[in-house]
Amino acid sequence: MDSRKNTEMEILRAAKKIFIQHGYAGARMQAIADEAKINKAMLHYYYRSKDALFEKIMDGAVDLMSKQLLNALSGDASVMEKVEKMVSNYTDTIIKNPYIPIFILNEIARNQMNFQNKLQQKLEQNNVFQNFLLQVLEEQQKGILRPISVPHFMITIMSLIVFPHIAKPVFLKIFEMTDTAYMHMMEERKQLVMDFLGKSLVL
Amino acid sequence: MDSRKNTEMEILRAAKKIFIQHGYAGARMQAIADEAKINKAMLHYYYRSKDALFEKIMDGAVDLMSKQLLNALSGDASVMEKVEKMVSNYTDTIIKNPYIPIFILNEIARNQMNFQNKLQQKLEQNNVFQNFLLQVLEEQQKGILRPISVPHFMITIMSLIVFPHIAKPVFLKIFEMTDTAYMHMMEERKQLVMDFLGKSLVL
DNA sequence: CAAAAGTTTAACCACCTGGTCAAAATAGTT
DNA sequence: AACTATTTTGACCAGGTGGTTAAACTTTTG
Repeated sequence: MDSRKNTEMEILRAAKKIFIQHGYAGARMQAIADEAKINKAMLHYYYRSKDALFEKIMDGAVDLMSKQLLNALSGDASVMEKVEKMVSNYTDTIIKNPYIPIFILNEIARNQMNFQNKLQQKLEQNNVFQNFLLQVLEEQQKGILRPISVPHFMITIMSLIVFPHIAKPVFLKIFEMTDTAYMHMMEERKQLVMDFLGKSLVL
Repeated sequence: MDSRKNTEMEILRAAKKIFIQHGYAGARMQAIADEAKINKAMLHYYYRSKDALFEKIMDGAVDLMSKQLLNALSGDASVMEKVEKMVSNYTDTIIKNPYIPIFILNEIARNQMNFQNKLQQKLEQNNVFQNFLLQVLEEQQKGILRPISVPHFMITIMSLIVFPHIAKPVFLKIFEMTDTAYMHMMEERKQLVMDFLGKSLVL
């Protein structure tokens, strides 16, 4: 029983690694099996198909990211306090799980409808996200936040959080940085992004 | 002679479409041939291999983007004037060529070293980019710009420009927008981003 | 301990893939 | 019109791919 769990987890770890490197279409079941040090037929025994395996990992990513989002945005804090929590949570989560942005973007390209449905589903499980959007509007009406359309508001925040991770190899090269220095900069960025947003979004 | 050019271009158009939809590994030469309404062997006659075809398109993307960048950043204008030009140029270019961010990100995942080398090569063809980075430092020392590290400075700007295009399907769903409305918002964003950057980066 | 249940294996499969190649077709030149 | 050059075609290829299957092996159960 314990051994089964270990085998399942090992397959997931290996699959995640290979899918990250090669994308869904480029990932080979044999390569995943090799990485997990198992026989390829076992992939099908445990996860039935390549697609099922990928979906499992994808579900994990969407789950984790939406949880972080909803966790940050729920409760009675002010909008900017929630945004700060969101910046911090997302940055930490991505640093610990660097595969996630890449996965999500590949999935967007590969199977847009599927991803959209997954995401929508997660956001609709409760009213947290909708309430947050309404709260943004409310604080704009109260003169706390600048009257920027809500999509612009959210897109700006997400841009600043996520893109630096996605484009990491580009920036590593352009600025001739080490991986360590870049990750250090991502930590700094938590504060920097809040500073930026404070100046840009708050009246 | 004219006919040869047309066939080449038609193959490129078709290949771009299929590579966008499916990525490098998922794209099928037969599908490209079908899209171009030609015999599959012709792909090899004109472009020799799948890889060569992909590289051709990739080179075009890197070329176009680096040209836009260098064009915006060259000359005697102030940093923020150059940034404004960059925001505008990049936004227009991506709107006209929406495949580019997706391509570049796929290439980063697929073949990071190759991409980095291509980019480095383009940026090193002249001193424009380096001069711009020095100019940022200079204006910071003069008290015109806030003293933010140059990588943070550039990452912030690129994040605001590029990410909204990459994550378009996500935002389309979250905010239940039409494609047209989103593209309209991207136009608005030129001015909005400059507004944000003005508030945050300028003293 | 034997039987049942669960896991792993290696061989196999139909189909797909990027690419090859010689012949046919078309275009260009004299 | 004949010849040459270029383009297009369709058949073919070796190797790869995700998946299947029955047998062997291991673990669990009573």
